[in-house]
Amino acid sequence: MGDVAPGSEQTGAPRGRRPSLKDVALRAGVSFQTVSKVLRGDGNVTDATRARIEDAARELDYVPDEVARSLVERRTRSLGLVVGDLSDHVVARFVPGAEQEARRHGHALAIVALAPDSDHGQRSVRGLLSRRVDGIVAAAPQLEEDPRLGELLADVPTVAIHSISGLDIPLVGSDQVQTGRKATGHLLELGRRRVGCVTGVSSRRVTSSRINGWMQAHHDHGQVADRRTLEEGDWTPAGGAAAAQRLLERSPDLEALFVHNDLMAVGVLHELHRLGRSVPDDVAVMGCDDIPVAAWTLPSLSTIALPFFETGVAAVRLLLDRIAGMVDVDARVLLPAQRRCRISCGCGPGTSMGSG
Amino acid sequence: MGDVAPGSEQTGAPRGRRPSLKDVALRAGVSFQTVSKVLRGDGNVTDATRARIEDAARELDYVPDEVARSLVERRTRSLGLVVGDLSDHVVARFVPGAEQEARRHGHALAIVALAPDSDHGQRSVRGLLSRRVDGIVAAAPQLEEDPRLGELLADVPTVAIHSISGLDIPLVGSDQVQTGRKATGHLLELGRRRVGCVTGVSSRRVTSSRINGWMQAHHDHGQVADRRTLEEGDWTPAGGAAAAQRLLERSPDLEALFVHNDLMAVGVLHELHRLGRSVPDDVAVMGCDDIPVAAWTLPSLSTIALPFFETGVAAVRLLLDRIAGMVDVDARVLLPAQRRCRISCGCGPGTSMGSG
DNA sequence: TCTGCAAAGGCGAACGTTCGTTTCGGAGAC
DNA sequence: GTCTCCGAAACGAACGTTCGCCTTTGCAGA
Repeated sequence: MGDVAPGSEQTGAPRGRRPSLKDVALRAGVSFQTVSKVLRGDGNVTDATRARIEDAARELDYVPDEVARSLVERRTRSLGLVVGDLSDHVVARFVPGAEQEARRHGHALAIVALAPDSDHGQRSVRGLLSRRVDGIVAAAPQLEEDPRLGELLADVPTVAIHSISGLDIPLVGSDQVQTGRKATGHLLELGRRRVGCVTGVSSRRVTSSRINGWMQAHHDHGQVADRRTLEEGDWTPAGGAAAAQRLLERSPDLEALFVHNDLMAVGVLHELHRLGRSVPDDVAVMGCDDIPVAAWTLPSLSTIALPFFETGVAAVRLLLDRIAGMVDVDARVLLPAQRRCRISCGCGPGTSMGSG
Repeated sequence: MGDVAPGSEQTGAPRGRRPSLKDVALRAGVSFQTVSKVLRGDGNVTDATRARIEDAARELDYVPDEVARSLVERRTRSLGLVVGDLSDHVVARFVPGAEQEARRHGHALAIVALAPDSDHGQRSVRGLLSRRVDGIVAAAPQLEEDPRLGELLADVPTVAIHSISGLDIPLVGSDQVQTGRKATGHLLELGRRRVGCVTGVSSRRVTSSRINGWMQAHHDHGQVADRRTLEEGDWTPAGGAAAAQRLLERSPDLEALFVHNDLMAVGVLHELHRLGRSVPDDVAVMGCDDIPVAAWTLPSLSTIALPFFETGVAAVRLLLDRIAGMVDVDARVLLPAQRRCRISCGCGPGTSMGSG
């Protein structure tokens, strides 16, 4: 235990600091700019020099400093992901796709949630901006409403999975009207007469879109939807159960329910069991999302599977295209949702019947 | 639409570039270093100068460049989160706590998954290192095994929620032996004689720990666990159902099951229903995790609730302390798990009976 | 022997900060 | 009236890169 600087054999292995281009250069006997060239595969150098530089870099375990590089290149190769609530399972299932695609393109993904601060999450977004992210993916329902957040995103490339107040940006997602229409239409085709609906929270656009789909499906079958068979939930099983209870109390003759997400649908199944209504014989149920347990509820839940992962991938891809100036603010990417029939809709033997 | 540079009234509003200290300085009539001082609240300046600088900064909408700051301060105020699989619900529920705590301390959180590349995710970690994150939180079971990944983390402050091959680092988590013991013990206390176990994947430490807890609980009750009533699952409902089927075929007299996570437990409930065994009368079931649907399965699932969110918070807090040099590599943070009784364990009227 | 040219690599500047030191100017002490 | 001291602000250097231009060297051809 003397006071020998650890790890400094030969030239250039620095103490307590990561090796820089200069350290590599010193060891290879060239200027640091030449090292830079070579390491980026760019330079006109002799094979001998190249070899010496590459050896030196390897020996020192040189890793380029992205921070310094970002400063001069004026891009960070990092993207921001602004979410409303990371605990929300829709958001949580969207993240892996976004991360994978960002990584595939050599970009880092900085995730930040909008804190319900005094400033309504402006700090969160400002943090991303000061870090000079190259672009932002927004998945925060708050942004549908709060114009101050929209303003912050005005001068950084942004894409979102929902519209943003006062901002024209590229959007990615699924056609939620079709989602509602597909689910409801399936129930009506099976001959269910009165199809009620447990909705998501009413302020969200996805909710009104799915309600529209529910109404359109009725129209498609020459019926008119009865808005009294509509009951608002809060996306949770408890909210779903409560909504189902209110709904069946008011309209005991309901033969089917379209529930705006699977989590609520689980609560709905629970409540129907409690009320002694058999699923699907008395009441058929269709959910939305296709959560991992959907195939294993009692009875197993028929649902519309939404392409969360693919949406994440598409969002990042669109953002990178947007940054490259290859797409315009009015770009729209719509990903298909798929009906997955199990038991709860009562359409058959419990096999997936596909369809689009 | 002439060729007037947009947004350049008065001095200093730059075109296509964000305003820098120099721009603010120009407008306020001081040197840019003085602006730096003032904006960090640090300087000895007259009120008049301060006011001019603050006005200029506000008018230009100046946002400090974290990249440049990082370069000179040699810290990025950003943390890396290395995960194995973001789709894993354990990981997904851990992220929000980590994000919240990082944000609370003004740090960005860069999330990266370990791709099953040719290089087994070394690229992912290297990317984080080249971005000079101040520290890394690891939540990737792969790291338990792969020594090459451990090496990469050797010279950056790291904490993890599991041990890492060949690396002494601070750890955060819950006592998984106690988890298994608590769940199994509860079933044994209720008089269930033979308590089987559907385990997680056997290579994971959490699995062996919970099996140990299962055995210890038997020992606590003067019994000896029968390893033939142990069956491996894969953390999914399908795997849980299959394991339960195998288990009951081999040992039809099982009166209870301890299942290593709730997701598998959902599959187990499904399978028990299919086999015509009533829960909890014929077979009692305890899960682990407390997923959102646990309270709404049929019957509702008794489980050991793990503090995922708090683990995320604690991990980041510990990492920041570690970076500050305030804790040592042998630091351990153990967070309590809580038993939540519902119907499936058969212990009572279905109210939460707490306990720790 | 000289000219010219290409290849190899050096060099200075810039990116936007922070930090430590220097300069300036005015007020107070002698 | 000169010297000292102190507060206010300017200044220079550094962080680790990239980029474009310049210099040096070596060699072919006249």
